Amino acid sequence: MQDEPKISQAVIDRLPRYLRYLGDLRDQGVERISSRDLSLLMHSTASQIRQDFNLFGGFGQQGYGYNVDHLYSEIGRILGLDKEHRLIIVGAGHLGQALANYANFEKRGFVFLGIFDRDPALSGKTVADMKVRPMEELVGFVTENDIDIAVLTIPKTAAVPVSEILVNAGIKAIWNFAHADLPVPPGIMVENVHLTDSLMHLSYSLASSAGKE
Amino acid sequence: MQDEPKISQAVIDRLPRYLRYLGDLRDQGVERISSRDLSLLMHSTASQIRQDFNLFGGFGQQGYGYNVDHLYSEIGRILGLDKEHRLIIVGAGHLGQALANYANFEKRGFVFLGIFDRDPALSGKTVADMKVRPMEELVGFVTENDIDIAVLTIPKTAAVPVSEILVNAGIKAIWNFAHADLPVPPGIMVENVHLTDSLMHLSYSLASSAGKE
DNA sequence: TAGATTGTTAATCGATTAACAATC
DNA sequence: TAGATTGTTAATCGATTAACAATC
Repeated sequence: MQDEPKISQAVIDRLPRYLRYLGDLRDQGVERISSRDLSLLMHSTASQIRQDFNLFGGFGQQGYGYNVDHLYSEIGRILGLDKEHRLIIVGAGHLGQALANYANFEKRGFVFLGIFDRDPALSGKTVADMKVRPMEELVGFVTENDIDIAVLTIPKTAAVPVSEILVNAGIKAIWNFAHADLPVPPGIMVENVHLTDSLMHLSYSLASSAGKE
Repeated sequence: MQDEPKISQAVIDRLPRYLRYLGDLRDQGVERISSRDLSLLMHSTASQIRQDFNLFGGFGQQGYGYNVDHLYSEIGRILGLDKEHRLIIVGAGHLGQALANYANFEKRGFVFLGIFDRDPALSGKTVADMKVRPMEELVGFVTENDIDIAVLTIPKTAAVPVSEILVNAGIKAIWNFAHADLPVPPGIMVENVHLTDSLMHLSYSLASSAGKE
């Protein structure tokens, strides 16, 4: 890619939401949309929308607006959805199993190829058509199957050592549901989903709005 | 509470992480910590830490730093963790079941009291010691049991109508795992957990770092 | 062409960082 | 008291919004 200006976190956070609205519009048969109309729909501003899209090169046309189909696929491409991603799940507890069974990821090109657990009692059990494998097979599986993303659904105490094993095995990205910060080397991506933190956010809002009454 | 300056979203997002680090320090028997030492630990800045804490009134002491125990409980209080929160889960699929079974929420005062599903085949099944209830019982259950938070783990198509029912029933906050934006009246809090968006974030990073190589 | 709407520059706003006086 | 470290104000940085010339 060309020497793009650096894209801020805030912009990247908005991309999946753009994609969702554009997908809905496309499904409704809408062919084009102006930044203004999209801003009304998404409760954002036309200015921000144009700024955001222009960071990636400008997909619109003066006097016309944006072609929904084209914009949708461009944003999908920016988000890396044009490529297949190969995942494993580490931790076959309730959450690991729930994620394995969520079919929508597959539709977006995120393919689950294996699920692992340290508990021998789970070994051999089948989750979403995958046999649960023991941790001993982890490194070999990652290298042999060209896995790029590992999903971590294990207790926080195990998270750091397991992440180190994964990084050494050649994983490129970690989707981390464990309640811990993972110290990974530069170039390895970590996306945290801290559910407890998210829930605290709600209770903060409840507490502070109650105080205002 | 007094006329506090308005707290930005960015600050609130950092509070649960402060709480986590302070809890760990407390468990390690650390009694006090300076903003500088905490910043080194958390890879943030001392300045930001002091700014953040001072928004809520300043919990430190010059020349000493912050008392870990005291700071921990103050932040817990700010986050509303000193109160019990009463929750129901709507949608008893894999994700709903996984959340119901996650014991750590309960430790923080988030108590699950009921789980609902529109699928009659699930009715009567037991999830985390709760009988799955039919949607017909939803409104009555919310009012009778003084529920404040509803967890939405249902398909996106059902999310908006169900959220309206919940709001009418008197719910105060929605923890939304459905892939839709919920149009709720002012005063009702929505915290979105859009897992697909989070995963796209990872694939964006993978795609853009691959482009740089 | 005239009207619409983008792409882009400039102005504003807010959040982070730096600095330092207050004070334990 | 002297040293340490906060609380808080000021400076900087970055992100959002406004404005408008370019152009379809």
